[in-house]
Amino acid sequence: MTRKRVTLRDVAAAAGVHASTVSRALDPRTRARVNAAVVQRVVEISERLGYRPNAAAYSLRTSRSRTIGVIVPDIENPIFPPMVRGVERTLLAHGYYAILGNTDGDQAREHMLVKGFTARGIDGLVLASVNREDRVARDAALGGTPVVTVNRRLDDPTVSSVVHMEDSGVLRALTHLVSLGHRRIAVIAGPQDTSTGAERLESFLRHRETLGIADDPRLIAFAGAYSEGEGERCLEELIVRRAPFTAIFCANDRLAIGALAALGRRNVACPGDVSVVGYNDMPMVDRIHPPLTTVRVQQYQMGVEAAAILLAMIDGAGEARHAVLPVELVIRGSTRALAAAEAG
Amino acid sequence: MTRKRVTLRDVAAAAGVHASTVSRALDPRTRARVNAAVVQRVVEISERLGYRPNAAAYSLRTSRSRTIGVIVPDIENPIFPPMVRGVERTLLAHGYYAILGNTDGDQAREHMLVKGFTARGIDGLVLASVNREDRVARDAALGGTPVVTVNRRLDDPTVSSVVHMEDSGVLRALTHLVSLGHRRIAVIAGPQDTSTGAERLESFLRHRETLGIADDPRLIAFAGAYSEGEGERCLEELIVRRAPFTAIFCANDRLAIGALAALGRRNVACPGDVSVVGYNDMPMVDRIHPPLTTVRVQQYQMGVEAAAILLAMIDGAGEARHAVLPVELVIRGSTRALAAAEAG
DNA sequence: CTGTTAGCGCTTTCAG
DNA sequence: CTGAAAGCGCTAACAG
Repeated sequence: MTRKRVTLRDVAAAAGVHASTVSRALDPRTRARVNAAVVQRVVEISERLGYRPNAAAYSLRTSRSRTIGVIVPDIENPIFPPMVRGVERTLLAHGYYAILGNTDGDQAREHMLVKGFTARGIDGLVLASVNREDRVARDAALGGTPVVTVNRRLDDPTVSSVVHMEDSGVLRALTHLVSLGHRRIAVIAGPQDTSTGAERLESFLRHRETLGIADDPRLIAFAGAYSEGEGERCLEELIVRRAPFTAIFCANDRLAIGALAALGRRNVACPGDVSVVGYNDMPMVDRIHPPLTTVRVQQYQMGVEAAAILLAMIDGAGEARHAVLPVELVIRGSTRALAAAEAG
Repeated sequence: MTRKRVTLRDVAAAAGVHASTVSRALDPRTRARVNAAVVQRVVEISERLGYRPNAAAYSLRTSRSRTIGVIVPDIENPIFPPMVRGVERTLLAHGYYAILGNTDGDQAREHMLVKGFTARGIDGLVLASVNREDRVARDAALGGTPVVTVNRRLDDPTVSSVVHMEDSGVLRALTHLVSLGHRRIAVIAGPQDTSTGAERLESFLRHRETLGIADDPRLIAFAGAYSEGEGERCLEELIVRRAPFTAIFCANDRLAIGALAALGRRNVACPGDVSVVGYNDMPMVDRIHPPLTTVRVQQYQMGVEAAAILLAMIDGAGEARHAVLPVELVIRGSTRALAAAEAG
């Protein structure tokens, strides 16, 4: 039952040629150098015998594994599966496979994973949601492993990345709120050691004056993590400060969901009393109550681009590359126009 | 910069011993056979040199890769990430890595993936959501690859599986509805070529009489897939048939979400006019409107168990093993008691 | 165009 | 307890 694996040698013997000829005949890159008739016979026989090249031998010999490591903080966080899917599909189309790791946002764990992956000779690394100064990512890149970060980027432009046009997203969200009459807009900012957290806040601050948004430090709360729990906590913090606001701009959807939950608990109606905007348009936020107005990013496409960049780097494109994808605003039920009387 | 990888030989040379001694000293299983002092020196030097064993060489030599393939229909379907996470974490604790593939429910794709994974010498396979007769799974298992299916199982008990107590889940859901006064309960059944679809329907039919639920074939609709779209379609089908019902039992949450959407479009209130029960308790269904009453399954734990079974099989536990996990009912806002006047 | 040779880095007999 | 030797299956020079 456990029929022995058929090797190159077996095919060679059956075809009456040498193993190296079989190797050449089966590799599209070297096939041209072999007699066409031989190629045909070899291909046929290898198929009949059910020959499957041994990846370990290939890898040992060439020190390429056709495997790339994909590291996310937590695949259970709904923003990652589409990205992973984009990576996986693109990779597969090129004969590469994805090996997956979760860090739980822990750098030590990330370090271990990268070490483990490197030991098994991965050809490259896709790192989702690194921090702005991510030693692990930097070291891997410095060590010669092709690396591309996705969703966020390092401050160091040496490492390839795929991210979104943060400024454009923030501007759209704010313009929307302002057009609805909101001026006292609170912000739940993301962790400032992440590129997204820092850039989104920076954009808010930059556009605040231009758009006529109230400049009040009491309206800015800082989340320590992109979690529902932090969203709730920040909302409480904003309320305790007693600076009135009619809308909240959240640095991501999970913070927004937390804020919504806390609002509900305090019997503050959304969008009746306060409008809420999220960021990411992660799955299901169109089905929650109220359906969330948010900035849509291209999770899947990010994965596709990341894989493409990685593949190019593996094929020797030395330079780091950076892709920046456009975003769009998705208006749903969590934002509404201020009645004239309410306008402040 | 691209410092050459340090090999066993390098460590051996530095330690003044033979490579095979280093190999023995570094392997916990054979370490006992080496002089303690030598072990210590070797370990120390290998650490100082930053020695990382070459996985390809190990794999070529032993034909074990410490890698297992995890195949899901679509990682973007929210029920899979927790399961994948459970597998990954358990595997990692044992020095194994997970390589991920998506099939989109396509058997041909599944076949390709399994072939690809097998070629790279995976030590085992976790297959999520196979059909009852899944050739690919059967063939892989027959071919000697340790296989465990998760979430669903084959009709063939030869292949290990981790599933839930379907009958218990269905009974809880129905008992809940009946206790609320519902007797005319419609069913949106899952695909019957899946174990979950078939078993949940079978349980419904079995308990229907005992519980005093109306026996009316017009109240059963069959979904062709576990998708929101099919949920919507089935709901329309049920309505068109003009057989009244006060509650709907859906074979999974996505069908329920679709049903909810279709209900909303027709201005039928849930739970006001009709109660809805889902199945799985997938992430976010507690935040939708109305929060979904559903049967909670242990996605994460399934992954953990699957990995454990697989590891045991790899270590030579010949027999197939089957784990069946308990479920619980989570009552939320989508179900409510029938007023006495409404009771049919 | 094809065969020969060597060796990737590791584990595992087999001697000693 | 340790060294020597062989070889897993493959590719990449190098001859011919």
